[in-house]
Amino acid sequence: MSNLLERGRSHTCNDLTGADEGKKVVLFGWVDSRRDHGGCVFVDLRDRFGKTQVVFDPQVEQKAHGLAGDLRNEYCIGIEGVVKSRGGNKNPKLHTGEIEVHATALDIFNKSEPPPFLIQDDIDTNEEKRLEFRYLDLRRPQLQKNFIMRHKAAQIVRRHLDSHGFLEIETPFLVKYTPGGARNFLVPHRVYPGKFYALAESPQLFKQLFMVAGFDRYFQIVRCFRDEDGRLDRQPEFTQIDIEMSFPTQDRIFEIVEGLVTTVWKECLGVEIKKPFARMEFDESMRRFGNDKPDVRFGMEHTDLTELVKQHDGGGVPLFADTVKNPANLIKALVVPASANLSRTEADKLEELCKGMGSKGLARAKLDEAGNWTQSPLAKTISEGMRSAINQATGAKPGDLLLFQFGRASLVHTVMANLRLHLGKKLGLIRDKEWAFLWVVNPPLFEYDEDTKTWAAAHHAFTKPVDADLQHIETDPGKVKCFRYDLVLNGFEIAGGSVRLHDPIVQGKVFKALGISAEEAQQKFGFLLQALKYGAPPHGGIALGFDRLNMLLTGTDSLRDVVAYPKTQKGVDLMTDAPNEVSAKQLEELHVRAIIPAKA
RNA sequence: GGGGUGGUAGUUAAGUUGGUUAUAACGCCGGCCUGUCACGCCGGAGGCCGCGGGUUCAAGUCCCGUCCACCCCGCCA
Repeated sequence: MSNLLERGRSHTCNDLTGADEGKKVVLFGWVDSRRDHGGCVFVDLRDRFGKTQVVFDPQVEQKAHGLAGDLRNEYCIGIEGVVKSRGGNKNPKLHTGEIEVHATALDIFNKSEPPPFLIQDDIDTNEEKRLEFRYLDLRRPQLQKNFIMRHKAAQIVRRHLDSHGFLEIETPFLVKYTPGGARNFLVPHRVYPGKFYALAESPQLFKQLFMVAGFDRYFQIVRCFRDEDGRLDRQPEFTQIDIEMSFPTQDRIFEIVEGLVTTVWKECLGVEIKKPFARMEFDESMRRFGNDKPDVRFGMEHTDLTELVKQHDGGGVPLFADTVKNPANLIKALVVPASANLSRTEADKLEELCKGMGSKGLARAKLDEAGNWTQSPLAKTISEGMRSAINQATGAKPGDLLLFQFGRASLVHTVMANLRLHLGKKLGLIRDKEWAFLWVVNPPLFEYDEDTKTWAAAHHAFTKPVDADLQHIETDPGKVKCFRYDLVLNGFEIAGGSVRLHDPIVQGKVFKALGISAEEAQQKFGFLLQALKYGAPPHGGIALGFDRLNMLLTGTDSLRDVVAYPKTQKGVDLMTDAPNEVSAKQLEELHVRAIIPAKA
């Protein structure tokens, strides 16, 4: 060993250019590839900054060349050498391609077993292996780029919010369990038998109390915990940019967030996003797209046929006639253009997709040259009047295929929203270079729960209702809209928030509509209700999903590519094997007994 | 909890209507090679075909169950 570690590196593997010719340098890194010519040995040395070609030439240094023969991929080494121009033999693929380093010394810091997969981008490796050897996966340049970008975004967020007067203050993770919302992870307490903390699913109530405290503007880049099943864009622990401000209007909050997001996009990607962002009413989003996070980068919108079918008194289609008898039901259609040229088999596959989401099937009708319906059981009985009315309402043209869903509104929306997305991707309709930011605003304050036959808070119980709708709160709660908003980007919900209720009288009405008694409210949210009595300022805020933001920013198609140590869909960490069993003694200390369900 | 897709060498994949010794590429090991840059050439090793049952003369292939991963529904105020 020539003690290179003590001397320290002089440059990173992305630094050296023709201007450095003749310099004696020390580089540290990993062997990215080795090309042994028996005489010269070439090594591409990699660190997180880039790569540099190192040449071991026996005529330059016999000893180093001898050692270099033992090098293998992913050995961690240090080299000392002299920078030489490559003259006409440059490597345009490398930033350091003008030069190479002729090694005069080599230290092997650590050997490496052959890695289970190649440390290269664009290598398709199975997800399980990647997660098991996460530290090797993270060594790949693309993932390193993602986390460098994530770091940069976090710094921009801090700087931007700081410059707008927001204070970064931390809130507890170990909190009181409050009902409603996501399932919580629970933490048993050693000192208090039978009592538990919950891991915070968000700092929601604490940030509101900051406003009562007079901090005026707060933010935090904060971890949140929710015990729910995973998705492409959902992890059990995830990071929010949490924001709350006093004396807001909805527009003021939007301005802050738009400023923040456009700054991030500009500084991270060099992309100029137009402000203000587009806005859409929640109801309109549901009607046109079937969900509250529409990807508006393509058309293929839904047509709601419920009223039309009612007007035609079922139009000779018994299934439709039955559907519209129930006011909670819906009939929707979308048009697959003739150009898609969907085969019978492909349409059958779509039907299977629908069934997988709980739908009974997928009614279809193809338009012939005259606009008549073919290849459809609906065609046999439908009245000519309703058929042409549907053709007109949907804009369907000869050769187009109509797809229908009918039944319970929530199911129809879900199925049709996913069907639209599926077709959009499959048919290549999505304009994938576009950044489609969209505010979805004014959803209903309450949602009717079909199972329990009660009204529930659609967001949380502390969202401010639209003043003009307050008159309906007792008679028709479903009509009451509220100051809640989601920011949607390319079909992903990247932020959600609301203007809060700070008026105890209106708060009482909301609780009443939710069927929550004063005692119950006191027991569950007492500390917040109490706080609101001490001159709580009008306040409101928002939380941005920092992981999702990064997923879109880096153009990756999974949250796992921007979370350093992600968990599987079922919440397992394949690298550490968490969660794991603990000893009987530990359980006893926590006053907890494990009940393992018997396997059939 | 439900639907779908996948699981074959270290990795990525191929494997026909069930039929001899399960292929290939990369990686790995050995040898050769002084200008490669995903070096090249020659040779070699490497397999519980996820796991368990079943059908069959015969199963990677067919059937049933089960586990794991991914995508979706439910769930995510």
